[in-house]
Amino acid sequence: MKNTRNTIAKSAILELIKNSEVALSHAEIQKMNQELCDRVTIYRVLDRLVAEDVIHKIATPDGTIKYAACHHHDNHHHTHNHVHFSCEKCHSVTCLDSVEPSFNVPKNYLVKQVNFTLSGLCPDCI
Amino acid sequence: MKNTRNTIAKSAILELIKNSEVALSHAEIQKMNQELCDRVTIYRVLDRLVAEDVIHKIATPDGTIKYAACHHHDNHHHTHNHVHFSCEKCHSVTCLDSVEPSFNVPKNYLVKQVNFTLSGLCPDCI
DNA sequence: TTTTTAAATGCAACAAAGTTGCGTTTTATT
DNA sequence: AATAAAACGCAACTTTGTTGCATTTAAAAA
Ligand SMILES: [Mn+2]
Ligand SMILES: [Mn+2]
Ligand SMILES: [Zn+2]
Ligand SMILES: [Zn+2]
Repeated sequence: MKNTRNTIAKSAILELIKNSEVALSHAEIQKMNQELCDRVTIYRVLDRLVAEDVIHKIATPDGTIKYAACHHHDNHHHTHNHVHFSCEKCHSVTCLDSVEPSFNVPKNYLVKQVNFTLSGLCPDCI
Repeated sequence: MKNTRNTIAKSAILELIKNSEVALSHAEIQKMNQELCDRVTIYRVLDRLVAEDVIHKIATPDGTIKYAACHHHDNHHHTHNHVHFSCEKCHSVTCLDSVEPSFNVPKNYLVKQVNFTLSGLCPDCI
């Protein structure tokens, strides 16, 4: 992988994501960031953090992309095959690391990743 | 529900979606349609077809929204809780109606819909 | 069939989201 | 301290999605 550097913007954005209970979108990060760095830099930092496997992308049912910190259970390879919950009302997106769905892998398809999202009402909105 | 009408644009767009093996995005429909109707009309027709429960939306892992025809198994209520497959290479999105995942619904959450997407390589790209 | 009414459309204008190129700044190695 | 390239800001651009409004059109009513 290409050499990456630690910058103020990168650290700040990663902290925002790590400290957040819910996954954050680019727009949300931008609002929380305001004067820290340019809009474009946020896009580039997010891409870098994803490439470095420090955060992961979550596509919500309405097509919004959100970002959440990865929880490395062991030191080596980890997957993002856990379930996410997207609240219809407050639009929060949460990782449900404990929920592990089971399914039959269809023949003729090579499954590399799974992206499971439940939607409805979160505990705060129920 | 509000009265809806059958128009040339609506019929044509629905045919495109019904005849397609894979789910289609707004952009793809627009290209296939070219001179049939305005860009904005496509957005409005898609919204209408979703509201009428004739097609359903699928959010792909990269945030693109695609549309696929609903398969009503019985005459009455039906769900969209089946799995979708998104190909990394050709970006095709397919409904895998037969795959039925099982999982434990987390406490304190009210689950209304599930959106399960597998990604990797489709049979054509394997 | 003709009239009527509201749904649907096209168009223009706008807003939001994401991308690209490039000159400048900054990180981290030498 | 000097160096190299990663990262940045900024401007310009493309793509995607939304809104208002005058006009057209589908379908119900007369
Ligand atoms: Mn997650
Ligand atoms: Mn489907
Ligand atoms: Zn909520
Ligand atoms: Zn494919």
